[in-house]
Amino acid sequence: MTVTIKDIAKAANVSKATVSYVLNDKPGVSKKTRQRILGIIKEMNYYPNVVARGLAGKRIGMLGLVIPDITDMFYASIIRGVEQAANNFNYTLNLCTTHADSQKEREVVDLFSSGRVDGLIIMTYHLDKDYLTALKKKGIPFVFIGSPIEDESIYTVIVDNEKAGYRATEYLIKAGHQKIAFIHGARDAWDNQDRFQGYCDALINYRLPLQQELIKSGDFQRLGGYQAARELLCSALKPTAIFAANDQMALGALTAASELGFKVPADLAIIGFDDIEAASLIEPALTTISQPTMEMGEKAVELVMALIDGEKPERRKTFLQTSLVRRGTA
Amino acid sequence: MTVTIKDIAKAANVSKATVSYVLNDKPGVSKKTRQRILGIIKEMNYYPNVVARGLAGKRIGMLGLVIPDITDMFYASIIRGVEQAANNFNYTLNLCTTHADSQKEREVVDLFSSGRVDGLIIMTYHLDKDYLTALKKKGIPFVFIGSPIEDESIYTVIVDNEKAGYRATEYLIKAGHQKIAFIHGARDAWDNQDRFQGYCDALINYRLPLQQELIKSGDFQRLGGYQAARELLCSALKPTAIFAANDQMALGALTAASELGFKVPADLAIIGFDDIEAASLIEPALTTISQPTMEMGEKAVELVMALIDGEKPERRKTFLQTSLVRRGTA
DNA sequence: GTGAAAGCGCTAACAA
DNA sequence: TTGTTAGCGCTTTCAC
Repeated sequence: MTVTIKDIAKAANVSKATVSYVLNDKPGVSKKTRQRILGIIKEMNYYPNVVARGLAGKRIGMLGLVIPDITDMFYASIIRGVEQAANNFNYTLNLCTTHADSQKEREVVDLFSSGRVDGLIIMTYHLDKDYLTALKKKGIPFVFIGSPIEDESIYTVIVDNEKAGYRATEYLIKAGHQKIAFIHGARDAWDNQDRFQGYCDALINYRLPLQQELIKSGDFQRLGGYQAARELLCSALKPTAIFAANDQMALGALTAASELGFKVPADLAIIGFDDIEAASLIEPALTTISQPTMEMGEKAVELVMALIDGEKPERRKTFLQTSLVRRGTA
Repeated sequence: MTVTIKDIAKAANVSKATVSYVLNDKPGVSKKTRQRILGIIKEMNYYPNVVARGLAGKRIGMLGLVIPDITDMFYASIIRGVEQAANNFNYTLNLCTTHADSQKEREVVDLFSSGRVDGLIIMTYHLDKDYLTALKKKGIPFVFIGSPIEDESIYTVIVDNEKAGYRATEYLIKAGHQKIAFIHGARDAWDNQDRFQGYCDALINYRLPLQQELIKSGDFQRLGGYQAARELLCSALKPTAIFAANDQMALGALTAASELGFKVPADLAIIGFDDIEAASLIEPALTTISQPTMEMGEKAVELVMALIDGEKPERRKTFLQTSLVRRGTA
């Protein structure tokens, strides 16, 4: 069948231990023996069984990755970052999607508590306390990405939504806009709130009035953005710029604007958030805030790997910077 | 530390074997003992170590998934199908992206030959013979999704691109179009060729002339589609319909049409292929061919699972049907 | 119906 | 420098 360490040992006339030393680059083996064994390994096409190694040693070389939905481009690009970084550590990924199903989330905790992975990277929106407690009890290292954890003891990689919201708004202000509308996503979503906070701060900082009539809700959906924009553009207080809490809504706003005969960006500037694929496909292409998804993945991996190594990094929250992608709408 | 089967055995005053029987729903344990052990397992919060189980038994409960790029929506949705289906078998996924790097592909084969997974699902474009031979030698069950395997002995889940191309073209013909253009993707890509073949067949079947001037190349890129469409629309033989080998090119064509003042679909019908997210976001929304990504994932999982179970399904190639999504452009 | 013991392939003390 | 040996946590004959 498959060739094992025993076969190599036999073929090389050494013990399994010696082969193991060679495999793991441990000292205590003469250069000659090492070379010889290495040769035999190549020749016999031997690959150590990671499962056995995992049982005997500690590491299994696998990171668990918990995400709500893989078809969400935002998550997909983070995964790409995670994957790349994990590979650098010679790790691979065990993927688990929860589809925002808390039952599933619970299952995942159990699943991963069976020695399958060395560490966990988790992206998820709703995090009940029990989930966290269970996770902590397992003793398996984990890091959250982009989630609003109250618990200060938890390692998190997160984007500074507030700052990004501030910058987007500031950008519009500096372009000369005075009547800047904001379209909310889900009102209670933490990221939406932070973005809104940034918007408010910018207005205040630049001594612009915060007007309720310029603040609408769009629910993070395209249609919501469309409707909110329609209301805005038909109102007495016609804004000259709209900052939507995400790209989908910005896209909706764009449709509304063109239907109502507003030229973008001449009559109306629009700025979104996320930089989804469609943002650059649309005409005119959407100016938006782009999140450093690759970097988020990388940082998260670095963190778990440190935790796996038994380190206890000082900083619990890692804030990453967004960037403003200037395109055609603002 | 963590509780093992030994602890359970001790607590229940039985042997490890008995606990194992209970865990695996094997006969030979009295109802009473079974109940008692089950109780203790719950109570002590015990989860069997899959790694150890993998070593001892055969299954590790993991499927390897090899894909070029997770941020490609097409693959992402297939993954979703795979994930769901795998979960039904109590399996999880070990994700590996190759980024179309054949070096990486080779590594992946090695990686998975180390007992990490029970089976493999592979999506990739370029498949050199060596890769396949190596894979076969490993003896690990594998299934390809949507790849052009010459090797008849290999299990593949694939979409009937030719038929889909035929249907798209037929749809345009039945809508009264006579001058139907085709925009090639990568000329040598198997899926592109199949789609083109379908286009040709439909024209021939409906006794329409196959005109070289109506056949352009777009390289599967948005810009390529744009340029190809411009050429077409500025040519003497102005087509009334365009069938693009993928959505990106169709989107480019759409831009070209609107720039040149063609009303879609009144002056020009456009049909794409893939049904990417942007297809439904654009205005007018793109009529296109949608691939049964979820189903592809499911079928592939069913196949590997059968192979893992030692079955040898008769049919090597599983053809899945596409569907025409009628929207605003044709 | 239940238990003892071997072994899966590897690592890591400890000996030699 | 190399070998011996005892596990890692589980499954699975084979006995009882």
